[in-house]
Amino acid sequence: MNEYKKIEEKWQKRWADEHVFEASNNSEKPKYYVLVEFPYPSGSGLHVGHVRSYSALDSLARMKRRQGYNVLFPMGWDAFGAPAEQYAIKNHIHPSLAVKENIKTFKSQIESLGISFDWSREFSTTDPEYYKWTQWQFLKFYEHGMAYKAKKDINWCPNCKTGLSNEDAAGGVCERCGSKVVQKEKEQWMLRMSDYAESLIDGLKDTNFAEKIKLGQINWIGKSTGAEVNFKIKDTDEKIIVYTTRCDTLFGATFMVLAPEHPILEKLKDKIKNMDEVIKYQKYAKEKTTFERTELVKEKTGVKLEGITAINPVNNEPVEVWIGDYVMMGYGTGAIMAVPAHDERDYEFAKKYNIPIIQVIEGGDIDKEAYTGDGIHINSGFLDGLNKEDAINKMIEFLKENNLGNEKVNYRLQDWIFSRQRFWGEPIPLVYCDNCGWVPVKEEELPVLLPDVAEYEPTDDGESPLAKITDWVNTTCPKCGAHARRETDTMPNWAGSSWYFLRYMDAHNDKDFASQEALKYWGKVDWYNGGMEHTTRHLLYARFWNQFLYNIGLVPNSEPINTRVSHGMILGANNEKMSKSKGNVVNPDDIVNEFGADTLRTYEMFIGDYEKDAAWSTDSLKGCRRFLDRVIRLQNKLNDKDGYTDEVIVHKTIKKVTNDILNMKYNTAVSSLMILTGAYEKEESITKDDYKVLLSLLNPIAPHITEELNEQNKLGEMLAKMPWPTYDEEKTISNTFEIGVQVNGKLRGSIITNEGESNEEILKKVYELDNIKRNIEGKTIIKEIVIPNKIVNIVIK
RNA sequence: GCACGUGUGGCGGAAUUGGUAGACGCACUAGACUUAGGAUCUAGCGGUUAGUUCCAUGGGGGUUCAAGUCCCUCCACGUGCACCA
Repeated sequence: MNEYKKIEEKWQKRWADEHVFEASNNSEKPKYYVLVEFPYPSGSGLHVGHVRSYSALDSLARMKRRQGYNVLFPMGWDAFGAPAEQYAIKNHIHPSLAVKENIKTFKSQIESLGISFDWSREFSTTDPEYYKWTQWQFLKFYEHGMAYKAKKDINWCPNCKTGLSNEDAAGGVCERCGSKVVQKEKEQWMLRMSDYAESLIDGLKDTNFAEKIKLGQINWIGKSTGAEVNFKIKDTDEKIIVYTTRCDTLFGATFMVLAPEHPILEKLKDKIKNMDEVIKYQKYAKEKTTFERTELVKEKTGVKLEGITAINPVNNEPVEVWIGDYVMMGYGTGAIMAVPAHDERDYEFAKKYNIPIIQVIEGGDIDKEAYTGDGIHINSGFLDGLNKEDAINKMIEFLKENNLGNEKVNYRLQDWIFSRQRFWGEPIPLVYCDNCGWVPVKEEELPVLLPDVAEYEPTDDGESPLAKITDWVNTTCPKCGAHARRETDTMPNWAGSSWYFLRYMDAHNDKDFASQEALKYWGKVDWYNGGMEHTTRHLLYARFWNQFLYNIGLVPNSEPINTRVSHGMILGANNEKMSKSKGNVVNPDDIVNEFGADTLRTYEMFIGDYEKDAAWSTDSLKGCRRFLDRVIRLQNKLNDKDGYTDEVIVHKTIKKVTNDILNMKYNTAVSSLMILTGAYEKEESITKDDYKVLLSLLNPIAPHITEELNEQNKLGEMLAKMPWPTYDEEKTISNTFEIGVQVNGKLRGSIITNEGESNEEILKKVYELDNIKRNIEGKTIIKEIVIPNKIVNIVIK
């Protein structure tokens, strides 16, 4: 065991024994809530990527504590989900056992890094004491009509045998196993997340997320403003409602396209002459996965509904009606008006099936392609002569007045499919009674525990493994006492992580998910770090969940998080994502054992821009170890003097490190400490104050070795409890400057100037430089630019 | 296709927001100390030149006394969303 490791274990124990990092729920100090995403404790153990974000936020938490804040910096485990279940299936043991083991490993790994987590608030989403409240909150959704069961064509993973949310099936493949997702009709519990679309956009203004994170949220919600237009079907009472963002082109609508599964087809089936063909096409479309349907390269297909004609509401012209799989039932109304002259997709379709194309906006060459730009409207009756924006407004007025349609906002965000056909998740706490229908489990009966069995295989018919456990399924109705059956679906992995940050505020409360006092005291998460891959979905789910709790009066803020940051990945030395198969995985344990946790932490802070990916380099890591060794050696040159040997560099460094930690510029914080160390090395000897301030500033990054050096040299109390150094702005500025001297913008020399020196004095020095004399010889000086403390530029001709 | 990012030495990356480009570290070279060094110290380290000479921040153009930084344009790479009507 290396010397570093011994020291590290000593201090880890000391901090724990003295409860140094435990936050208080009633403190006079201002609060500060620092949060890192809790990990999924996988079997492969901690990744060096975890170390990066934990170290980074640890340095923030440690600094904030020393600046006088009551800091909450908790850690827990997001442990429901497929991997633990897969492991359980294979080995016929309960997933909770595997989870327990993995948590143990993860925790000891994190502890060996000396991260200042408040372990007194630790929990796992799989603890019954925790998921009781996840279930309780689900019942709140249910009580408020926000949870409902619906038969839906859902994304189905035939390999995992489970339903997936749209989010989990992005790209048409199962996020977990990569299998092709197919459509399957199933009853699913849904949360009315789409009701919150507008408020999820709106709430972003109350956050301090990075612009690109806000944008990710906005794009995912996918708001679009347009209009719904009613098209009557000739010789029937039926109408088809379409959604369009370009109602100004209505005069150019020559056909309509319905999604193949559009419900109106059923109503019109007697009138459709080619129903055989239609049914055949519907089958064809259904067999395809969403992914194949949305493949861009694919040629458009469709079937004309023979015998059906719609009427264009603005000019009463007949309009052909088609079905085509390029129209999705899940967006808008599942029907579009097609304007081939001004929409690329409609253009392609019209060309293929020889449907008339009418240009209604000037511009482009519609013999070749659709024109989608702005322009003057033509062939458009009362819109003629208007541009796009005016035409849209006028058309909406017209539609409203004539009862033909309305303005309409649409969102891509859909309701959250909340059912999973899995064993290892929170059971949905409802029972079905033949008399009473769905009935919530009584609050005092929560949590609905997962049964203790040994078979976890999902069934082929799409039921949860829980369905086979009849002892568990059979129960009595909480309302009427008759025989009833438990819901066997469980919640998605995202459920437990949607509110865990609230639980940390009052982690062991058995009366409530957290007391109102605790929720009020801690308020929002001040600083939340996580991976870029979670910035859209997890954040959206958590915000939705919290907004709902806010609306029913259970939490004090509608937005739960103030600042959100995300770290870049640590890649393998070959610049590729670390993976076992590529053999480029670095195990943090090995690094801690060989070089020490402080070295690893310092290196990962120094590795580069925190938000960007960075490749691992053991050579650079060694450089950081060398740096710490140099800091250790400095203790041999302490003298008996007081104060700082060089005030300017010390105050500058305090300022730099303080601001850099706040601004996530950890790499330059480390670099400025290296510079300070280098400056000390050049001195004959340094004072204890010099040394102490270096250790003090380095402490949030390399906490163990700095504590040890501080103690051994009797510099003062434990650094973790020592107030953070402050700087004096005036003392950060030196009173002499070496500034560059340019001639016509080209550097020709440099001079030393003093603070407050006049331009005349400066220029006098400039013209004494040989190289300046040489360069201006025989030329006319046009201008002399003197920027004090920065630069001099002589313009000549 | 749309949106957002990013392009700086051999490498990771700095640059007080328009003011001496390459901080800091790695790698490398030479030297010192040494039985030895993969320890430590000292010096050097973008290219080029006789030269503090000239050229250099993806390419081209522009604004300015001054551009890595601002504007226009093109190129390359990355990420997200994707037939969104």
